Amino acid sequence: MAKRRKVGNLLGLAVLSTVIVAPMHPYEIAATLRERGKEDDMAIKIGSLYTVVRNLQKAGFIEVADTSRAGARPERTVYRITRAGVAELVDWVRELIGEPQPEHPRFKAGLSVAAVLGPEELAALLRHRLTALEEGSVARRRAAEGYAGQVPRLFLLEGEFELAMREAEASWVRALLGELESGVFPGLEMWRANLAELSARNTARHEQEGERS
Amino acid sequence: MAKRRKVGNLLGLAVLSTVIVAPMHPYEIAATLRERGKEDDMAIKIGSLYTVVRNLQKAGFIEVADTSRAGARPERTVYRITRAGVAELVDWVRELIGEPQPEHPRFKAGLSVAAVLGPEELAALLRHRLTALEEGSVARRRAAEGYAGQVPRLFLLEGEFELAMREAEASWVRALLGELESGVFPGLEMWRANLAELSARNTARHEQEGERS
DNA sequence: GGGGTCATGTAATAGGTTACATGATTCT
DNA sequence: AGAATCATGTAACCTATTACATGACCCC
Repeated sequence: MAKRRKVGNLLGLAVLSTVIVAPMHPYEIAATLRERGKEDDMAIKIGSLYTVVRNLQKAGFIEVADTSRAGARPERTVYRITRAGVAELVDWVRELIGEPQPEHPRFKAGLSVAAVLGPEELAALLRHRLTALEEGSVARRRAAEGYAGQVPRLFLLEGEFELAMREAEASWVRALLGELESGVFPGLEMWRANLAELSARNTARHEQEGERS
Repeated sequence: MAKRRKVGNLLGLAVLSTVIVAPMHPYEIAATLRERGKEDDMAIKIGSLYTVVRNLQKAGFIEVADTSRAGARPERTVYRITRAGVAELVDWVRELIGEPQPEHPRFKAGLSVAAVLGPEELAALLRHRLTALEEGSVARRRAAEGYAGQVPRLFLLEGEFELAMREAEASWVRALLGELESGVFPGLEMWRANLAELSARNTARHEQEGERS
C-alpha cells in the first residue's frame, strides 16, 4: 500500500536526490539529471521540472537558498533541501526499495491477450522482441563498461538491475519460443481451431446478419 | 515509439479482448474481467469502464448490437466488436508483444538513489523485499497450480512470465545482499564517508548559518 | 423492510505533459 | 547575423480515476 505523498511524481525524487548534494537552480538540476542519463532511465519528463520544483517548495521539502542574477538575465533561484525534504527522500527510498509493488509491464498485458494471434505469428513477434532485447542489452552493457572505471559501483546498481531483468526476460522468451517452434506447446490444435472460429465470426458477421440499428 | 492510439487505456484492450469472444453489456464485461482476475493482473481500474466503453464506441471499435431491458431496470446496452475493433486489437497486441518498451519499475528508481541510505540499512531493506517477493511467489505459484488443470496454458502465460521475473529479481537481490553482508561490495568506506558528510551538512545547516530570507 | 447486487452513467478532480511565451547571452 | 543554449515560468490540455447519483430487483 504505497503511501500517498504530497509530491508523488518521481521527478520529485530525482530533484531531492540532486539538491541534497548541493543547492542548485532548476536549470542546473535539469542539466545534472540529463548528464546522468536519468531522462530515459527513470520515467522522467524534464518539461515538468518547474512545476515539480514549485510543488516541492510548497510542500516544504526544498526552500530558496539564494536568488542571484547575472546581467539582465532572468533571475536564478537557487533551492536547497530542507530537513523535512531529507526525511521525505529517505522515507521514499525506503519504500521503493523495501516494499515490492505490483508492476505491470506492457508485455504482460500483451501476453494476457496473446490468444488473439496464431502460434506462428506469436512466434514471429517473440523472435522480433528477442533480437530487440539482445541489441538493447549489448548497448547497455557497452555503456556500463564505459562508466565502470569512472563511477563507483554504488551508482550503477539500477543499470545492473535492468540488465539482469532484460536477460531474464530474454531467456523466458527464448524458452517459450522454443516450445512454439518445436510444437511441444500444449493445445496448439485447440488454439488454432478457436482462433479460426473467432475470426470467422467476426469478419463474416456483417455479411451474414447485416446491421441492425 | 509506441503508437498513439485513439483509446490508449489498457482497459480498452481488455474490453476488446472480451467482446471479441461474445457481445456483452458493460456490467457483464466488468464481471468477466473480475472473474479472470485481470483487476490486479493488469493495471486496470474497473471504475473507468463506462468511460472507456464510450470511447471505444466513439472510435468505432465497438458498436451497439442490441438494447434490451428486463422490467423497469435500466437498459442493458450490448456491445459487439467491429471489424475496425478486431484490427485494432490485433495491431495493439502485436505492438505489445513484438516491441519491447522501456519499462520503469519503481524499484529501479529506488536503486538509483540508494546512496542516500547506508549499506546496513540498504541490506535490511533488501532482506525485507526478498521475503516479500518470496511470499508473493509462493502465493502465485499456488494459484497457478489451481488453474493449471482448468485453463489451457495459453491463458496462463502472463502468470508464468510474472513468476519468472519475480524469481529473477529475487536472485538479483540475493546476490547484492550477499555482497553487502559479506563486505565485498566495493567502496563501502567511501560510501559511508560521503553519507556522513551529507547528513552532517543537511542537519547542521540551520544551526550554523541560520535562515536568510 | 433492509442490504446486497444488478445496471448505468455523469461530474468533479487530480495528475501530469505539452505548448507557448519571453528574452539574454554566447558561439560560429 | 543567426543559431544554440541559458533560464524561467504559465496556461492549456489531456487522460484517468473517484465520487456521486439513481433506481430496480432479489433474498433473508
